[in-house]
Amino acid sequence: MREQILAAATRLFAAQGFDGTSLAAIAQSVGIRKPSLLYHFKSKDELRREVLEHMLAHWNEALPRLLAAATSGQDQFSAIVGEMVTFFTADADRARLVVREVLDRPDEMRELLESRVRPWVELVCDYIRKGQAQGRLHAETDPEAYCVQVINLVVASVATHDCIGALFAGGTGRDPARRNTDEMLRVARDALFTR
Amino acid sequence: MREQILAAATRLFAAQGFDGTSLAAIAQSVGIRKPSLLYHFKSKDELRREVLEHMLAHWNEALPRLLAAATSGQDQFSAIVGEMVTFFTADADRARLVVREVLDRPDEMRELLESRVRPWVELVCDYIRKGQAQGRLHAETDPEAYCVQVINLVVASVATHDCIGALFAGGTGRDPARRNTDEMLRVARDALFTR
DNA sequence: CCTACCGATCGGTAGG
DNA sequence: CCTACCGATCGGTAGG
Repeated sequence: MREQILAAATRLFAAQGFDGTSLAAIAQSVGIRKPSLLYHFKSKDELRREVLEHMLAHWNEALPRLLAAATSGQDQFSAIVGEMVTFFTADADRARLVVREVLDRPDEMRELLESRVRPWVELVCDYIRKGQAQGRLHAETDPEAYCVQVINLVVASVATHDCIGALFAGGTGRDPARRNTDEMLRVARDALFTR
Repeated sequence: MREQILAAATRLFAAQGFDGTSLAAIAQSVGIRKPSLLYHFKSKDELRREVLEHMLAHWNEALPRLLAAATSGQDQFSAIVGEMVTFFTADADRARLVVREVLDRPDEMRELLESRVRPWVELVCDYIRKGQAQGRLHAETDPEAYCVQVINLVVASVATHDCIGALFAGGTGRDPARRNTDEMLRVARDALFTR
């Protein structure tokens, strides 16, 4: 039951925001009453923190694959960005939650990004600097800033997924989401690799 | 007074979200009471729509510059993206509001994007296709999807401005926001132009 | 522009 | 896991 509540809260927080979601709505969507929910989670804010922690646990599961991708033989780039895309597209609520938390609680999110994302960014930056020294990667790339761009791109693409189709011409073409993902990978790649 | 209310509502909606901002808080920040605010705006939702319209009015003011940039002699690219960056960095609340509305009311935002942004995107796409025919721009670029990436990048960079510094190493270097903007322009440029 | 007030809903508690 | 209930706050109205 605790996990059903977590799942429902994740879905509703992602769709409607923390302030836009009442405890009664979460309870109803799992078939119980509000006081029963508060037996499993002491307060609404604790439920929010647990939702975040649950997502970070999945992030920690994905990290080994991410690091393996960063140190493997070749095409590390596609592997790393591919793992990021996989992580967020596997559950678009993850991207929406991150964006909402960044907007609603920037200070709290800064600390989380520093402790859970920045170490991995620095690893990728080391890889980029080595590639630059070898001439494989553009010398003018700012490694940290480049990583921020790619993260922005992946998270924003998934979070705004429902809206981006509005900027494409009539529905005769390929799946807009697929086109968008492909172009995102191309943009990130062409901005990094020399030719 | 009406404009003071609009300004306060814009700031608070951007910072705390629509559901996270009470009418009393908006009224207090301009030194009046809630019923007085409801004399100027019939309902909270009307106030929200007016805040959006106010931002779109500024967008319409910026469009001529954007279109002029798109059809000028050379370096159209830097001019267009520069105008977009100018528009959103001139008031970061614009980017935050757009992101919040996309998350909170995707259907409403789809219509807005179709009517107010897509025509301009199609113009830029025409420019890209001509450049591709001339060999100046990468043939493999998907014009519509590329525009979506650039918009995502600009809006997300400004909206998450307070948090991205957390992913940079210690404060010895240049201004993170400046580094981020420069890299964003470089990424967008290198993904478009042949060399 | 105000005071006074409305019903509804909020997060949370008591007690079983 | 429930019913019953709490004070606080919500958006909005009456009336001046």
